[in-house]
Amino acid sequence: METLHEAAEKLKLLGDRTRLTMLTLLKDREWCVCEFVEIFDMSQPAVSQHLRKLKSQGLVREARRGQWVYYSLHVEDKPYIQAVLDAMPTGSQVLSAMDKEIRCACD
Amino acid sequence: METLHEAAEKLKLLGDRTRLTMLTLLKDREWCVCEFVEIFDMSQPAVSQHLRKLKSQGLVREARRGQWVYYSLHVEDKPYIQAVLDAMPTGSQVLSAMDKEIRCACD
DNA sequence: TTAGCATATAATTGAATGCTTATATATTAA
DNA sequence: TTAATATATAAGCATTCAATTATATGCTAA
Repeated sequence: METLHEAAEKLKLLGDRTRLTMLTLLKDREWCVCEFVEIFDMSQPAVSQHLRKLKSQGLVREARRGQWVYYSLHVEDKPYIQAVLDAMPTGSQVLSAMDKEIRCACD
Repeated sequence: METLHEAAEKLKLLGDRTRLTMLTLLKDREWCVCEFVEIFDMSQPAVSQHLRKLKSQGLVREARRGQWVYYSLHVEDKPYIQAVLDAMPTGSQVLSAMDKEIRCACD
């Protein structure tokens, strides 16, 4: 059983607007780093660092394909994280609210 | 519908070991401030400030009775917070792990 | 009213956090 | 090999945050 301390570490990651948005988008499909860079108004290293934190707590998985790195949600074994994400808006709702163009070569 | 930003604000509160423990204990019953002061290894103002944050996001409710102030959980209208707390250990598990004496005049 | 206890608020401080820019690494293609 | 693109890491900085001590407020009882 996970300790409260460990749970708090994971929840802390959800307590950031950017990371919560990333996880919400990841409900729909995997995303390439370069797509996130286009969507979020922040530098590529900032995006990369958020993803690293999510990976360090096992909330996402990373898969390199060619020069691109794709991240996918990995919360099947974390029911309460799943419950939180289920309660968030859909990925497309979030995306349309952001009103960003995504044009990467990654797809 | 709550925005991702608002949800992140609430989740940030859960992302702290002390506050997550407080909320977990509050699943069982209401607690007096003085009890929390005895349980947690921190000053009374620190406890008070954590409770104020939880109250500011509507996660707990406050009730003064005499010179004591009691806090109770208020998450019936926040299903994903409820889901998180349901996944945490029971209040008595947490309490016995803490191995603290509580002897306040508040009960 | 005064003293004593419980709680809240204010001010301060050190640590953690989220960003930035600069640089390193990895992959692809010429 | 070299250049270009994608991503990660390092270093630095500003802000946030969780604690502390000191003080204010609120209630009870003498």
